[in-house]
Amino acid sequence: MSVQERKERERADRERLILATAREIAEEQGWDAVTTRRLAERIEYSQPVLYSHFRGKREIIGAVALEGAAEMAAAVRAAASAADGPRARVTALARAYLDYAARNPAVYDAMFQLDGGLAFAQEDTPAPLKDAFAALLENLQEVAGDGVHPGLFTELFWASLHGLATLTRAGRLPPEYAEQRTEMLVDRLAVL
Amino acid sequence: MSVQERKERERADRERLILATAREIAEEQGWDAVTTRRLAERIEYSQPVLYSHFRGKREIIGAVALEGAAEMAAAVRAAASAADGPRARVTALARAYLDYAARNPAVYDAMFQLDGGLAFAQEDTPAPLKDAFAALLENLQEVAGDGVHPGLFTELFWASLHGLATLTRAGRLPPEYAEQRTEMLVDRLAVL
DNA sequence: GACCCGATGCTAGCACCGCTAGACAAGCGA
DNA sequence: TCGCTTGTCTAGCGGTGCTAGCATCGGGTC
Repeated sequence: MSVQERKERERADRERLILATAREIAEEQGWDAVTTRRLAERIEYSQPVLYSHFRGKREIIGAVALEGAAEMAAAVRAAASAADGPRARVTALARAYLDYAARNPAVYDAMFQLDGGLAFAQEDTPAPLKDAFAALLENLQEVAGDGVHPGLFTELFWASLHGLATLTRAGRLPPEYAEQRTEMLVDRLAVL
Repeated sequence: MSVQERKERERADRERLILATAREIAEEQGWDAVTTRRLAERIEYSQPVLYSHFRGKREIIGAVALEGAAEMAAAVRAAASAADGPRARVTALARAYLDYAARNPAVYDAMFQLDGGLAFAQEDTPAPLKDAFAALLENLQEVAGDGVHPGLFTELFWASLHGLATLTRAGRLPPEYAEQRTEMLVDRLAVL
């Protein structure tokens, strides 16, 4: 039996290696550079090996996206729990979100810009995605305002953060005033 | 001289045909389906003809994006000028923006999701893009609030709209509450 | 009106992409 | 040690964006 266990362990290791390498190439040179040939060469296996782990490139992107969602949820929770008072919590949350997006652009792309074949806002949405939304909801519901549906408010706040993240990253917004925009967002959207 | 003029006219016509066809295929089947072969076949010319008009596929996307920016600017101005009072103007602007994005998803993708090789937030930003931002600024500066830089406020408002547009389109936000989110956005962000 | 020549669009092909069929070898259980 | 399963590789398919070089068409000149 231990032979089989060893094989499963090695297989899991290789799967992690594939994801880590895909992420590495994507952060270095963008997702366009993550070709199955290049990825296979970097992990020192042939192309078809990738397809014994994932259905195709899309599923690799999706797997990286799930990793990212988990990381982002953790980052948001850590930042919010280290802050005192509703205002500080919301500001910390917003900064943590934008900071994660800025520091991990390729992962953020996998989550929201590219097609990873993931379901959203549905029953079969993967747990990490639901949990990332939950991390926002936990810290935003206290500033949603009276009589406002917390989920709806969280969606709006999230959309604004997402807009700031993507437009900034694409060079559509001058980066030097990012902090002012974040503060204005918190000031206006949150009911403090 | 008239011969040369005729040729130039025919050439301009064909360029318009290329863009209209690219846009058509993109709206029908997405930008991935806009291959140079398919596009060439639809306009009944061979592939290399495309390259006598545009440097490559990226430049075609960029040209469609500029068309879209002009259309969106017009839509926003029309909606805002038909409304009475600051609040109605801002609401009309937001609805017009989101409506344009929803009705022309491929064009919106060309503008913001894909790489059209365009410069943004810089001196050499193409006029239509600057003008589209100006259309937002014109109607938003009156609700930016005292002592708030109108440009910065417009950037934030735009980012929020962009976030709503992209997340809704990607199925990340349930579409049934779109109107409530829009109203909440206007209520919270605009100083009325 | 005939001819030359340049502009213009075509055929064919490059290197690369995601993905897969089928050959082959390694390593297990008997 | 043998047979077989399991897993990996080589090779290749149809597609992509893009381009070199040829052929042809048509305007300008004599």
